[in-house]
Amino acid sequence: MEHAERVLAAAGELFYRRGVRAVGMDEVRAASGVSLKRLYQCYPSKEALVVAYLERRDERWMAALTGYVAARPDRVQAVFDWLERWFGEDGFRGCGFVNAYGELGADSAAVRDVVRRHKERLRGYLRSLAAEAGAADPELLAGQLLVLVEGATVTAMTGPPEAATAAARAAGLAAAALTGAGPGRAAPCPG
Amino acid sequence: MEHAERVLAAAGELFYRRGVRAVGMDEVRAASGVSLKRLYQCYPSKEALVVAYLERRDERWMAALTGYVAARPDRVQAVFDWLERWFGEDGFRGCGFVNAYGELGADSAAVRDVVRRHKERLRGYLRSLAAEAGAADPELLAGQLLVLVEGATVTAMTGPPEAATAAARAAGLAAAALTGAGPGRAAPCPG
DNA sequence: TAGCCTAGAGAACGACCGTTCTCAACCGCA
DNA sequence: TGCGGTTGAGAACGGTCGTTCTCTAGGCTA
Repeated sequence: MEHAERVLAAAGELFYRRGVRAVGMDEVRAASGVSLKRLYQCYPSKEALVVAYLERRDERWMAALTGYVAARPDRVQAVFDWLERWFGEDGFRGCGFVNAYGELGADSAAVRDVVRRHKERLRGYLRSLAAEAGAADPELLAGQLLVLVEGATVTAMTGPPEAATAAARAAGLAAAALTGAGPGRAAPCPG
Repeated sequence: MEHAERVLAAAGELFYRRGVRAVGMDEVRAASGVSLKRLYQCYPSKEALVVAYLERRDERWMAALTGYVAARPDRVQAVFDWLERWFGEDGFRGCGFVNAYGELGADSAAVRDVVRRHKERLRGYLRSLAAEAGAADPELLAGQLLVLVEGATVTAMTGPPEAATAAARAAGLAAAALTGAGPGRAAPCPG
């Protein structure tokens, strides 16, 4: 529906930039241009809107990542190249799922579940990249890559802008070492 | 002062467990047993109380980490051993600084600054461990260890309990590979 | 034109927020 | 016993929250 999409676009922008609790439904109404009545017809509660926001973000974020990575030869490295670009975008404010979980995870089971689904989806994707790279233990490497992705994102969020690039690169170098060295990078065991 | 400490203890527990915005000043009053008037004498605003909470958390968290690590032979590995213990504690809910930043960082410069100070302190400590371990580039290794610590913490928070242990171990193994293999761990380049 | 349904604008509602104020009870001291 | 100063309990204040309700205007069918 036309209206639901406009609501979701406005809510997504506001929730990500300022946090869920900091944004009221009336602000979503004003930003979307949809009346409050219709807004509640599309999403019967704020929690439902937050869940829809996260589900939409999951789809778009994963699509952007996988789309970028698919076209690159060294796919594990491409993940961290993509992160570096993301960190540099205007309005970058870390992982929307982690932020939502920190705000609401203790209160809302629905939010907790959608965050976990997203993280499991990301882990599964990294597992496929690990297997493709010929890892001896793709499950372990996927877990390590997930830790690197999360850690780089948090570090990029909390630090000053120049730290964001450094975090992505440090994580990329670590990933290269763990996967057995990407092309053009220093091998972990020279000689 | 006696009262300020009781307020801070109650606020710290509540803010960490449920999030800053989810806890009202009246709840802090009730949990601390300090009257609202005195509470505002000790901390003239909620923001001041939040900053004090984070500063106290910085001191205690860093002291717990460094105290544990100092007594161990392999200090880099000890960081991740300590993380694993922390993740298993009752009421573990990720990094209080990251959560506070996600909730308030966009609104409160004071919160943003205290979070950054804490993360810089942690980075500096990891740099000293990296240098002690004989890293070729301690600054880079410190950045990588910071990414691993942050990533393990986020992964432990968002995932189910059993994932927390796995995240700490995966990060520890990654750290061992990056530092050139800790004792008793598999070397990254067998043979 | 008349009647009916829908939808939008925004007022209203009860709850709760951070913060301040009131007021009675209590303190050490004469 | 009387008294100024301090305290604690909690009411009060203005504001905002999520949600619901009212009321009006406008577009359909006849």
